[in-house]
Amino acid sequence: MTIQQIKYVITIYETGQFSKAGEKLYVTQPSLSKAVRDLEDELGITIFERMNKGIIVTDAGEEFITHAREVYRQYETLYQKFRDHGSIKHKF
Amino acid sequence: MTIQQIKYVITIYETGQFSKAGEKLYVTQPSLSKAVRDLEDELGITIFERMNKGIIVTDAGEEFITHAREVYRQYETLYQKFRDHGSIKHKF
DNA sequence: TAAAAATACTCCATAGGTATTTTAT
DNA sequence: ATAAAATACCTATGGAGTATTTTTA
Repeated sequence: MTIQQIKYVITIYETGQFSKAGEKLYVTQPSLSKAVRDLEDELGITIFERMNKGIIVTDAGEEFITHAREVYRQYETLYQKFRDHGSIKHKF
Repeated sequence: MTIQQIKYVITIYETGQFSKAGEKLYVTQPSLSKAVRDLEDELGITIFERMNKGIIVTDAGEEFITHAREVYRQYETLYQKFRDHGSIKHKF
């Protein structure tokens, strides 16, 4: 479970679609698909039910995302506080 | 800045040495050395002053670690809550 | 002079891409 | 027929290791 996977899940949740999330994140849909599946396998839960158009968040997914958003928010606060405003890119 | 790098920094802080931290983390000292240097480069701060025997934490390092511990604690809480108790290993 | 960290490589696992197929309407 | 996700495959990056050098108390 990486911060990046958490960010991916949050963005998919917010956009309601893997492909829309991909546009926001500048990541292809298959890459998101694999990243989220890997996370679901690791945790042993299903976060999203994949539908023909978009997705439905499971109950476990809702609960996960609630906590994940808080972790991500804190992570971002830490990062923003210390990030170098020079050239090096944000690596998760 | 990954959760793994955060964990590495916390363990180095707690043990006072890269090599001791390596034993705890089951990671070699050179791997820790590079991981922490990469993080310091990314953030543009020095976290540890490397000494002949062990390390000294800088002021920026102290401040970073204070916040980092909180992020890590929350991350761990999330992970413990949802982790599969089956076979798949913890990936940061 | 011994310990701890840095440096220099090598290797491999995996994150991400492209192309394509599947699925459900 | 279309739009979205899954699958298959390939590639390249970087995370981790081993071996070695550097540093300074």
